Amino acid sequence: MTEFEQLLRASDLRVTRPRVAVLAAVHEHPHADTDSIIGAVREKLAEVSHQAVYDVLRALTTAGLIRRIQPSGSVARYESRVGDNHHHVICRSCGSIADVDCAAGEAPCLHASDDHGYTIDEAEVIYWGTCPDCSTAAQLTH
Amino acid sequence: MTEFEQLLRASDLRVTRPRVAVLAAVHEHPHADTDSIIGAVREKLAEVSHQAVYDVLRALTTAGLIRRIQPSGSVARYESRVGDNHHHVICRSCGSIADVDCAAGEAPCLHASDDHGYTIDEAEVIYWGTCPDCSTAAQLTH
DNA sequence: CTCGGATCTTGATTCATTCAAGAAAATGCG
DNA sequence: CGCATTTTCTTGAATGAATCAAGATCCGAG
Repeated sequence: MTEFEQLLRASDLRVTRPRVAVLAAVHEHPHADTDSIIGAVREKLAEVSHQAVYDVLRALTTAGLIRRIQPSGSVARYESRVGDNHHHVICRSCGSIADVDCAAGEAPCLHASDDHGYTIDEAEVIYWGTCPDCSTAAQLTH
Repeated sequence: MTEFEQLLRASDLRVTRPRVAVLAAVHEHPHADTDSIIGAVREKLAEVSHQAVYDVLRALTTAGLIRRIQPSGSVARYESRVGDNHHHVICRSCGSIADVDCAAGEAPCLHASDDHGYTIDEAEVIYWGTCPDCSTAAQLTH
């Protein structure tokens, strides 16, 4: 509780119950989509509007307290691991997401072979594949 | 013309005028979104339904003739460069996209530090930053 | 040329997300 | 502590990319 309040205050964000609840929900459900977060928030704090959750998610993302990811074909998802330059593996079959530490360390990961004059501040990597469960399921079917 | 027909036939796809037109449009407008593609297609072939374009884009993507990319906060975009394992730089300010060859070559690019048991078949990299034009514009403002 | 199945047209629908206006709540100050 | 100011939340509607559905049309094998 107090931990989340401190995070909010440190970012100059007003501390409100919806914000604390959303922040807690994102911490407890990594990679959850907005709808799941709304559900999780309402378990602790009934009657929070979906609009409030959208607003809070945007505010927290802008402040850098959470990160928004949106893989192709998916709705927006959020996670609380920020600032550690990690990436994601996503299962093409079931959509499950797992964290992957950056193999290249920090700086090299930002290096593009030819940046076309762009000033690059982040490299986002998504590994696409099949998760263990879906691999097993596929083999059983054959 | 014939080139696109051949591509379609090689993938066991029926050759129709909407398909040839969409394939040409994607080749001529890299990173275009669906709406732009619909516009480009209709310049050559008036009265093509948007539904047809959606269907064709999906068929071409499934066949591997084009690639679909969908950066966070953007609608789906398509490009004709496939199979060469290249990546993208995207401007946070104006949304412009440029191609970047994979710095790591081919195989290493697919290597994750810990794959969590996932079978990885593709590594998608998006470099986020500011394009030359927007960088210049920002300096002039200061 | 003809048939069957794939593809396209037309029109409606879904659903994540955003917009808008007013009510409620949080912070700073007296 | 209590008020004023500003932000944040609620309610309700709107947007827009993408999908669904049913029937017409077209492609290509035989």
